[in-house]
Amino acid sequence: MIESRLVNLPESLASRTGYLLARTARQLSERMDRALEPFDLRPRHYAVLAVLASVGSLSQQRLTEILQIDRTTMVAVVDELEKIGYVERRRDPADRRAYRVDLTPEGQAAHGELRGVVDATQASFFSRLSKQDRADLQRVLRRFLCDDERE
Amino acid sequence: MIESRLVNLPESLASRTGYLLARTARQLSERMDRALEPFDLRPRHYAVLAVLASVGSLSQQRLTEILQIDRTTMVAVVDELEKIGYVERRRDPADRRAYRVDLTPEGQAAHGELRGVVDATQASFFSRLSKQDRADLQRVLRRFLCDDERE
DNA sequence: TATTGTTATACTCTATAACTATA
DNA sequence: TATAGTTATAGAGTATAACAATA
Repeated sequence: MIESRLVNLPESLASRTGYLLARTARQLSERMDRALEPFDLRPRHYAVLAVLASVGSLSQQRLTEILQIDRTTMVAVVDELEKIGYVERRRDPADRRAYRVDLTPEGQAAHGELRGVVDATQASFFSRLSKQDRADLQRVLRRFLCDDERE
Repeated sequence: MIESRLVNLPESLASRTGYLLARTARQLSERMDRALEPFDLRPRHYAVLAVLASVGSLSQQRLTEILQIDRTTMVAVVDELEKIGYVERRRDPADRRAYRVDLTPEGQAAHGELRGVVDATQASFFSRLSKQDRADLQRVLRRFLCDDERE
């Protein structure tokens, strides 16, 4: 499926917040994929860089918990980031089963550039909304995901 | 990956509306999958039933346009709905290349029951939000997807 | 020539199971 | 026994290409 010009969504779907959410998320995902394609990365690679940049070195296990990515998938993501020199694995001296995954200087620089791309893509994607609507969306989603320990 | 108790999302991700959107959509998708599992259906099957119930008989081509599902995927979805007797294909006399896909009486009954399941699942999923927040989310997403003809 | 529906196929994503090394 | 990381593998999901029937 290519793209997404909005065809007259029937009321039975337009009135379902869940359907709107799924559909919006899918459009955004396609946009982000395209925006990161020139860098041969996917959004999940950027997410790992962003977490490491803000939290510091972490085990793969901690990364899977924070990002909700399966550990077998995380192996591949870290492999790919390591191969292009953006992260490095070092054995944790305190627990030699685990790695400490950390950004390299190249990874820090890449994160800075990619952050610009990701932010610009997101801004462009949501630009059709008013400032107030964007703020509402951010507030509601954040409250939904963060003010809560349920399930 | 199993589930999703929210682990202290770093600010660098919590402040990105796009990331929050993607993550929320993924949680909802898992919930909907589980809710429809007892019926051996996926959300896309429900979406087809809902569109047919509200719009009436449509060609597969029109269904793909409305739901943004690839036409090769739509073949399988309609196959499965036809096999369990919820829809039927009839050649369109006005264009014999196309089918008219329509709900059977069994499909109409199933749609009614499934609508209850889907609505209850969605209500439960969003129940942690205030009424106002739910209304804001619905309003913003709908405006985003529907008040617009861009891309 | 273009379009609807179909099949075959390939590619990605993700999850499961089993392994290793450490704890 | 349990956990961190890994590998192999299998199952979905989705996309591409090619085809038949029809326009």
